[in-house]
Amino acid sequence: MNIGDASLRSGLPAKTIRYYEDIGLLKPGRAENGYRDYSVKDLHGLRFLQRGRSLGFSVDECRQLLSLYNDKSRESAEVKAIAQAKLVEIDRKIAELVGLRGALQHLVANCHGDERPDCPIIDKLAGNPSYQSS
Amino acid sequence: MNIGDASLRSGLPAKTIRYYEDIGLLKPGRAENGYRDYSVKDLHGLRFLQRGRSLGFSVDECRQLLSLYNDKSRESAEVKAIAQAKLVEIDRKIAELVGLRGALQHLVANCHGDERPDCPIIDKLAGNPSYQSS
DNA sequence: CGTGCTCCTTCCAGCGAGGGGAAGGTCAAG
DNA sequence: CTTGACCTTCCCCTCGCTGGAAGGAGCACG
Repeated sequence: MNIGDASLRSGLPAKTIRYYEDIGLLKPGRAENGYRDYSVKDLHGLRFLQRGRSLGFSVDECRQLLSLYNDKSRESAEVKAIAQAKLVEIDRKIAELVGLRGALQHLVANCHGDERPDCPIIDKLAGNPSYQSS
Repeated sequence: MNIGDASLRSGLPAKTIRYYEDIGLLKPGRAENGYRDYSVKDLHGLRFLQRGRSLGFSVDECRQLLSLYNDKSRESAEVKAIAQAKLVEIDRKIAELVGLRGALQHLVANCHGDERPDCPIIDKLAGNPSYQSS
């Protein structure tokens, strides 16, 4: 499929998709007319990249995760190590998002009137119980 | 406290903290010697920024979320609207992270031997049940 | 007191990750 | 065969930092 379709289906701007090719992240085939030609597998990679980036993973982290799937020559133990390290990080991100959600819900729940409270909600946003000197 | 302490306590590089001041995100006071002086409240803001950025929110989104707390003159309804929009986005991020975690766990679980499966795990990473023409 | 050493300041430069838009080729429809 | 939508490359711009230089401030040690 052409880059326009790939863009629609992946949620990534065409510009970004071309950029990912430039930096060697995901190289599509080319049609005879020179147009980029994205396979279904390419599309899966693009969707993954869209998600990974929007979740705060760097391009290099995404590259690593993509290669877990793509690089057949990789050692099994290495795959496991990388994946498990990412699992830890993902759990941390989930916990932080849950905390953030709770704080925002609290904010919404407590500003039903015309004045919202002056409570230190940012403490919760920051996951910060209280200030203590180190 | 000085910028070095603020950096340690917030997890943000001092460079980044100065940058946030440059763009008007978080302005600390100044000591008599010209050094930046971060209050406890400033520190909470910095911690929030560290989290928000690492979770994939843009600097402008973080600015908006910070202002929910800081800007006392803001309309209550506006606060609510912004917070609720962010709640939707946060839930989406959480769901995506949970999906990603499941896929990685599957990968780890299925490569205990020397060969891991060639299953299209990237489909799950991409949240992609199957290819269907639009 | 000076001499380090560490921390702080500003400023300027560069990089990573794209985005805008020009100049031109391709394709399908009318 | 023209028109419009799509594609190509190329270059420059922006955002969000990051590194390093050049110099001031603070604190210890002789």
